[in-house]
Amino acid sequence: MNKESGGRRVQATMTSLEIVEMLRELDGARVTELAEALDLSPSTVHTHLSTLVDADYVVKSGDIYHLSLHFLGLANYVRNRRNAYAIADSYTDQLARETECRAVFVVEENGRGVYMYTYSGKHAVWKYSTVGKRFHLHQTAAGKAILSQLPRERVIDIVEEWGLPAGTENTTTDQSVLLEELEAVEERGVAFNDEEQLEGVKAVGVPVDGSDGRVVGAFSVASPANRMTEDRFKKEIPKTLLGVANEFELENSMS
Amino acid sequence: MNKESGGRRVQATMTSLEIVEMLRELDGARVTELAEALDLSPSTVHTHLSTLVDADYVVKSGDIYHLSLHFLGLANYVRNRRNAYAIADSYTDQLARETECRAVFVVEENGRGVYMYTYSGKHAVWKYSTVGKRFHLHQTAAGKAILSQLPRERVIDIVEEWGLPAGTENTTTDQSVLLEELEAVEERGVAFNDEEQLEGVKAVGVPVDGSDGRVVGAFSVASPANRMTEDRFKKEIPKTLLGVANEFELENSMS
DNA sequence: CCATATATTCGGTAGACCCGAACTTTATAT
DNA sequence: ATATAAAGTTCGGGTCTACCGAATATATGG
Repeated sequence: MNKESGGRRVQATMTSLEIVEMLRELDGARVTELAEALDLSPSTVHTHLSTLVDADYVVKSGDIYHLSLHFLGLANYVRNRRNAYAIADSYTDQLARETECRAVFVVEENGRGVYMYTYSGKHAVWKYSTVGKRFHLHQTAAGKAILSQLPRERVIDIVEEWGLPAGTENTTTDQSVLLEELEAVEERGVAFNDEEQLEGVKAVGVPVDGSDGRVVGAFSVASPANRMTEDRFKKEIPKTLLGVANEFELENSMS
Repeated sequence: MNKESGGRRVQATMTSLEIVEMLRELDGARVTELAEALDLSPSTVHTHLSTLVDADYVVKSGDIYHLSLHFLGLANYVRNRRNAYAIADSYTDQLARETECRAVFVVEENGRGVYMYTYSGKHAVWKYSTVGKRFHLHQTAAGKAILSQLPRERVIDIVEEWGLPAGTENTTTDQSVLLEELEAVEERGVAFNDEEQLEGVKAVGVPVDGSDGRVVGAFSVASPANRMTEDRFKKEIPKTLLGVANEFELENSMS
């Protein structure tokens, strides 16, 4: 009874949101383009666009329509909705600086991971490019860190909903193996990703809990495998991460 | 022919978007709450919410509905849509560190300013709280910096659309005075805000132009008036800002 | 200046949105 | 435990509207 269960939907809203997504995908578009891409009449698209422009979700320059900066405000809201999310930002940055690796803070939503903050140690090239992107929890260090803190029945629900697709040949694709791994993660307090999501990328993750004991998210630090010595991977980075997680939980508990 | 001109709108989309805005305003809500707040029947609200949940714009936990992290992805897209926006981030951060003040990067959309990045020099308290917020261009240093780079007829259009409301008794509320001021700003390359938006807050702003010569946005640095000496306000901060704007334009032109 | 393509407006109808009522579930109090 | 209430959810039906297609306006290039 999970996905798209029974009830009714508002067709017009779905159309408008499809236009929004298509505007992102096409990086701005004209009426006709959208009409063709979505198999709608231009007049229909035009009416939807006018509505979205009025509501400030879309801007029109010439005949090209683009998503507006209104989404910045909405994103800012969802990011700061929980105090824990707000303070995670600077810790992620700190992690990236200390380790000189890519550091991220991720949370779980609907059984999947979402990148909330991403910082790179050195050059800020693809600094923000993955913010908001979703990923499979079982493929990453941060994801497994989060899973380790969830009730096992919830983990099983998530596996049933999203499956255990492989990212590389190292990905854990068996449920019982995953569950055993999560026990180990819970024990250690640290999760590892040994080229399980992407070839050549290793990562370490730690969960962070709220004052109610429930997991809020996870930090992780990733690096190209060839720049990551075994000692750094298994000792040094985990230690840094656990330290930051502790600081975070302390600050978070004081509010 | 500007605001809500003639044409038709999609009523259902407007309703869905009102629900989205209301979810932000109420910081999450139940069906009945929304129905009362928007004067709709609970069944109608329920159908809209189901649609939004399916589309991943809203999440449901228990009987409470919240905006989802999907907006992070959309915001990330609009932020990185223009390369200039993407690289402005680290310069804003740098400004905040160098000046130990609050530094922001803003752009213009539909005749108003939008905060795109905001950093505080010291403690990260309300670090992100204004991202995405809109403001009147004539009341701020960054806003006037942007206006100074726009064709004067465009400025007049903007004034006609949004007026010149006062934020404090120092706000420029007369169009011809504003236009004169913009000439001075263009000459100097720097704009000042002498407690014109908020009592007790001074700021300095500089515009940044794209390689096509059109303004992309503006940086500004703000500080409590009593911590800002005349020399810092009129000399030191402007110099820092102009330097950063130059670096920015250089990097931006190489892509 | 004409030809072409696209944006926008507008009439009419098929169909969907909205309400209200019935039903289900969850919470509270006796 | 049971009753009572309140909220969430489903579903039928009527009205309104979202959609299309054609006509008109606007922009582009030959």
